[in-house]
Amino acid sequence: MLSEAPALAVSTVIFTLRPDETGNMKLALALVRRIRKPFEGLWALPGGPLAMNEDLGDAASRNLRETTGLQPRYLEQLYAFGSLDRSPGKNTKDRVVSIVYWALVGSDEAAAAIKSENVSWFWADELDKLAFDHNLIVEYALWRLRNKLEYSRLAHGFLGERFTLAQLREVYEAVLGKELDPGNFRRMVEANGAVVATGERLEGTRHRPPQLYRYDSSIDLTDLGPLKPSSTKQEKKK
Amino acid sequence: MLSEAPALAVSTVIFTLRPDETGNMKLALALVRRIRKPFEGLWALPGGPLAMNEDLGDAASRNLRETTGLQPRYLEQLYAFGSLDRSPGKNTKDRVVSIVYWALVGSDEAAAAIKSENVSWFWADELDKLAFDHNLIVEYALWRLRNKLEYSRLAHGFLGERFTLAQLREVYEAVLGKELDPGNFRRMVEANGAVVATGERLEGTRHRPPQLYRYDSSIDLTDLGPLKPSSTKQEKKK
DNA sequence: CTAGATAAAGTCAGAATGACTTTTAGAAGG
DNA sequence: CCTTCTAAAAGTCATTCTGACTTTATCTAG
Repeated sequence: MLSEAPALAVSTVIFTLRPDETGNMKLALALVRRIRKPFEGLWALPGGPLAMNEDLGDAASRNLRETTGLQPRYLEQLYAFGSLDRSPGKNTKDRVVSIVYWALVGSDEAAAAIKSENVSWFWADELDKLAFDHNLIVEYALWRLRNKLEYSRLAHGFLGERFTLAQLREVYEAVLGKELDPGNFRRMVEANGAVVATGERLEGTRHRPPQLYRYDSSIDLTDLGPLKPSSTKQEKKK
Repeated sequence: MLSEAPALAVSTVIFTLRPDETGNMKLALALVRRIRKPFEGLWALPGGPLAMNEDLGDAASRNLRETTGLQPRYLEQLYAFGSLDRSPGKNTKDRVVSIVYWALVGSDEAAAAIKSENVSWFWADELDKLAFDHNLIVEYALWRLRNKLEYSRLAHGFLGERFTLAQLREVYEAVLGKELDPGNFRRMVEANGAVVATGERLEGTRHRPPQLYRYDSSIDLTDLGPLKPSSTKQEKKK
């Protein structure tokens, strides 16, 4: 009677933006080193079994908090992976179905994140072989990030409360991996209306001071359709 | 030790197009009546536990076959639903996480589908209260169908091997719930290239004979990104 | 006061889109 | 054979969207 059903786990792809050696923002993700078989020693996505009384999104948030000490600024379900050949063992007794979430954390906060022998950030486009099917999962997460996520969510996910259009554009360029025309980018942002000018300006630059914008959450809640983002609710501390 | 983890199930939202009393195509979906508590007597999405050695997509295909006797022409994972309050019972022991797929079946085949006291088609926009959170699931499936699915997949999912542009447009109009300009629709289809003219014509109409088109599968495999549609593989009979 | 830098606004051509008109190829019926 | 009816198929036109580019404005540094 025992283990008649596949086990259920929740994993999370945690993205952030970090400056590389030359100061350019690059996409990075958090991985943990496996300390047991199978794939002992290889890097893997953080995750674990789903607790009996825990929402799926809450489990993903917990993953995030336990491995990096951070709170997600954006969290969304990615996909459920359940192929028979995910784990290398011959017997299907070990079969695990993973419901994978992906999260964005602010690049300023990410700098203060937990980092250890067994938890580290990796550049998203320079990954070695990961444990299980996690390379495929990351590939899919990257694809979704680049193709299915509008810039306003990226803004909210990676940047702070207020930001300049240049910063927002830099985020977008880092994710898409190509340069964008500043003028056209401004036109698009202003037309869409999901980020709004605050009237304040960023002082101290060595050029004309740019205006500060902020994310207007009342606008673009229109990508999950009828699915309310219940899992992004604040986790009340104690 | 027993039932320390939530149970895992796979359910399927099965869409087809059927003509209503006036002959117009309308979107319908297959539901089964529950014959046990909770929600005994209410209608629900077909589904069941995931077998130990069964791929997720295969389980969805099996749902489909067992309830309607049909093969899916399109099958895609929709979402994993796992809220704590999905089942009404007070004790969390009964908790079930459902990985939901959605499928399209051809409207000609759907007419020959199994239909019984406990299995039936319902108009997608006239549903009563369903069991569990299945109203929400259907709502989300409908939203995805209308917003995230390009017409070429709809064509392939609902129509036969060959079809006229008028039929394709009718499918599109039924799904979107609004009329489309025939000329503009033609222009869009021809520009996109996912369906191609066969050179043959449909004879026997009382007007200029329309050309027959077919779906070109080599084109638009570009919506799931790195996820190959492995679950749509042919099920070899015996 | 000038140079350097980026913000911010403006220009322009080509592509895509929606509403609409015209022409064509069949069937049906006198 | 000829007219009528119907939908296919092709074409028109104005508007919007997009990418590439130019011009002007406003700050700091020296």
